Amino acid sequence: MIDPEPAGASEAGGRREEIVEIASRLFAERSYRGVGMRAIASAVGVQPASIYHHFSSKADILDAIIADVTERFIAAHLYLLDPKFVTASSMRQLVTEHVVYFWQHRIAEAVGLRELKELSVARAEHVRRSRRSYQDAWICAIQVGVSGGWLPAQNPRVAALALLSMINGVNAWYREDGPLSIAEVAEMHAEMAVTGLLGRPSKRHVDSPRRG
Amino acid sequence: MIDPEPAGASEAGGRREEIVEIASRLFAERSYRGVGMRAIASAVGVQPASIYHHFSSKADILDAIIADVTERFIAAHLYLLDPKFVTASSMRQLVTEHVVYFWQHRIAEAVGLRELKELSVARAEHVRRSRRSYQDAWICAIQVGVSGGWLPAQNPRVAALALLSMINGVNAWYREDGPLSIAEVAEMHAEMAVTGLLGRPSKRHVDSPRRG
DNA sequence: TACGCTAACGAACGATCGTTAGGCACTGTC
DNA sequence: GACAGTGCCTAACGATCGTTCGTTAGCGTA
Repeated sequence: MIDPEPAGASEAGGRREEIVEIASRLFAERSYRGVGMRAIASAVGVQPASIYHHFSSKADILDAIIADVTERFIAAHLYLLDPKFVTASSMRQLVTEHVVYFWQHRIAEAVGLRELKELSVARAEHVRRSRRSYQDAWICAIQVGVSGGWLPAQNPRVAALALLSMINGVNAWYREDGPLSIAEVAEMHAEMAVTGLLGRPSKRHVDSPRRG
Repeated sequence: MIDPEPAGASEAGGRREEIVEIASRLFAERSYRGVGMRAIASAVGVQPASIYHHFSSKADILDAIIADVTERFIAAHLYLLDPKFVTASSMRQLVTEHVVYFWQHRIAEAVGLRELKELSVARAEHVRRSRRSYQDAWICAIQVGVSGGWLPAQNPRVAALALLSMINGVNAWYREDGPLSIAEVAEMHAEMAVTGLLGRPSKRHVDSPRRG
């Protein structure tokens, strides 16, 4: 209640968004179970009971955090993998936008990744289904590329999952105070993914040192 | 070393190992904070108080789980990245063994990744330092390859971290009942990593669709 | 027989958990 | 000026948390 905002108003809408934002930061730092309602309340500057005027339960806050951060990106970008139109260029573009988007939403993404099991079963399943459709779209798109002869990937499924691991992993190590902007890192990953990871003829067993 | 027992005796060595094994499974499934001492005790078939004869605290169990699963692998394999002797072959071998080892120890690895912050500060720092040395060894090795002309990676640091994300991500999607053995997946990743991801001349911006 | 050790027990400790009940101050509407 | 709604409060609920207590049964050794 610092500023009921006649004009300017740094926080739009109010408490609910504030709680979501603060709780997501706390959950990302100390995990969902590691943060109590009292901790959230005191970080917001409010009594624990007051939170229940905005959310019906603690899990409801988690719902609001995870809600559609991931799904929104997927829904908005699946078209780039459409089997009928997918190209190396559209793949590169998707990788780039994926990396940038996931970094921009890194807090919610981290919570969504780590605390998926704490979500209500229905919503967790919904998120999982959404991710699965994204995965499948990648696999299918790579398969198209292989069939079309312009992607020499050896195993489309393994390649897709490796690619997704690679670009989802950026958030785990990237730091903004380093020498590279996230956009640069994103473009490097697009290059590594499409030209390198997927775009290499699979001359197998040339000199690979078989393990005993 | 599975069974030093003279006869019968279904459990080798004893309770301590049994508790570690059961607790790590529970922690991996429901998280460290999501599993109480009572749940561990009842899974072991013992009263909660009895666990304190084997461990001084709950965090002590976590210590025993994470202990040196990761570090043992790193310490045993760093030689493969020795700047003086590293080759594409040794890199391929390391990727393969990394994937297989991490899958075989997937439960402890999952707990170690997810619950690192729950560890005592000293031990957490030790684990982090160990991982960091592995990372740095990869970066350095790739740099050697680039200088030597046999690895055309664009940015050694980014490439190394992308590579590690890729191979660390396998555990998140691989399932044993699929069509591929973990060894096959491991070798595919070795191929993708060394031949594809790292081994591609960096013709940049050929036709990449710059984002607005 | 007496001692010490290990491994386990049932019961309880204080703290913290998510949540709820009931009330107070303010706001805009009729 | 009465009324409903909103936002927040204090206080407390029952449950569960990690942990500690005192005790005991069994075993090997002096």
